[in-house]
Amino acid sequence: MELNDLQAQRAAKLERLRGAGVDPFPTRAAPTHQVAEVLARFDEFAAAAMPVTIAGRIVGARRIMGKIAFAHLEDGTGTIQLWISRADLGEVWFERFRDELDTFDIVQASGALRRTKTGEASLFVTELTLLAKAINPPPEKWAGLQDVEERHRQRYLDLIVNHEVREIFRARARAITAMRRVLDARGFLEVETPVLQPVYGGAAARPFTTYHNALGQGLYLRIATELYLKRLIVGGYPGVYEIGKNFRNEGVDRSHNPEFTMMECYQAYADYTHMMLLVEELMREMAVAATGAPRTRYQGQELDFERPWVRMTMAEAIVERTGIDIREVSTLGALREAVAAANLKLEPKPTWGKQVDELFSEYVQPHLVQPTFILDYPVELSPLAKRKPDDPAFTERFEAFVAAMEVGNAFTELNDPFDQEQRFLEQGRDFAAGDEEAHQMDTDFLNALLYGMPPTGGLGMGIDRIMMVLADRPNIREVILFPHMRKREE
RNA sequence: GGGCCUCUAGCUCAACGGUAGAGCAGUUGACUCUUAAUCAAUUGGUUCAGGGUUCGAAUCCCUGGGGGCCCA
Repeated sequence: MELNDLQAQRAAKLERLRGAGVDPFPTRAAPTHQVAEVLARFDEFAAAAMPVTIAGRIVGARRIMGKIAFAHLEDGTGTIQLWISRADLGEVWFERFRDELDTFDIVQASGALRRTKTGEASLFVTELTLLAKAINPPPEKWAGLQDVEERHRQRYLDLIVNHEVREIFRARARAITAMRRVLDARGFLEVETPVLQPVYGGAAARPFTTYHNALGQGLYLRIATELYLKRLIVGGYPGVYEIGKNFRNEGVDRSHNPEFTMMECYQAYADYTHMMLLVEELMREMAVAATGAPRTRYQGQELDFERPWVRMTMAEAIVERTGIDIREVSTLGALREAVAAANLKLEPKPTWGKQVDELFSEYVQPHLVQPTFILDYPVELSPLAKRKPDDPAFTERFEAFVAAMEVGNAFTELNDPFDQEQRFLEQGRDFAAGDEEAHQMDTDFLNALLYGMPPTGGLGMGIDRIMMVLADRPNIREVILFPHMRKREE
């Protein structure tokens, strides 16, 4: 390891401590309390002269003034001031604190609780030991660590110094716990399905590929859990869900990370209208768990997660924003003429369905700030969703939008194996025509459907994007602990 | 994939064609109630990398790399 000057100074201190018989990385710690508890019961403990031992990181500057010194110790539950005097601690450890310990070192401190002259709750230290020497120095005392790249590459440091970042991931955990609580209460069974899949499916995306050496077999990292979860509905579970990582071999931007966390759930004998109710309940409970309230702010706009959400069909939404009725222009040519006649700027797409999707994304989605369901997508865009009984060109599918981001996607699941086979074949033609996101044929999934899958409602929700909204962060990297970063030259 | 911006000490930032600097951190010293402690002194640089222009480049140009924003 090559050490810079500041690291070398700290390493030299470490060696001096070793030379004096002090283990800079002892095996065990023995705190009796956490800082949060000490602070919560400070006056009680102080009155009882309760001996307290805490363990944590020295943060902020050490303030050394001759024969006494001050420092702050932080243990992940809170921060408390240490009052250190030569008289109480003894000459040897007082001088070690002054000469060999640094900000960021991890220590254990014992003593009694008292307030200082200025009233600050403090631990008056009678015993101090080193638990782990920090060789890396802290960033700037007030500005802290600002550089976004360094914050993400060294998330550990980001978490040490930026406590609001710690809170984001606590809120994330609370939201996911709330999600599980809702699903468990409704009788869904939490399951785990393969990440390594011989056939990928369940979404329109390009996969990562890998290889199993012993089997001599190529495999894909899953892009969705859908087709395995539906096999479990065939298997007889009335409801299943999975929360886990999906992997999509696509670009990285502020709302896309190549690996991301998705919840998918499937409920037998339900349809997409049930899934809308479920989304409303899940989002409300997640908002409350993460932020404390069902109304939150995202980038200056208030979002209201109380039901009911706005519902409109995709066709209605597009008419409202563009004047074009996709139910009446049902060929690619007619649609393009209508777009041209309406003077709309739109990138040309190869199929009617993709063109509709483009029109929607460009002219409708940016307006979907308040929680909104968009219903009834074209069948071309929805190879796993059941057709509408009264309009087979469209499917019983909705997407959930919040803050102009898609956060959920749900269908009444296609359970007709013959229709499903035809959809796969159409996808195969699209793939041959150059659509790299087209669905693969999955004969084992078709075999499962041939045993009969009950009418089923299914739902997927993107947890990272939901957390962007709930944590009020416009970049997905701020809500993923270790976001994907390009490898840096060594 | 395209456009724009950006990369300087451990960190936060100056210097914008003419001696690479400040603050914080660090180091040395003083100091028994500080809390952005104070006071005095002080160390620290492959200016992302490589090439070019120039008497002279952190600065201008080119290529490459990392990051950010916008667009696709």
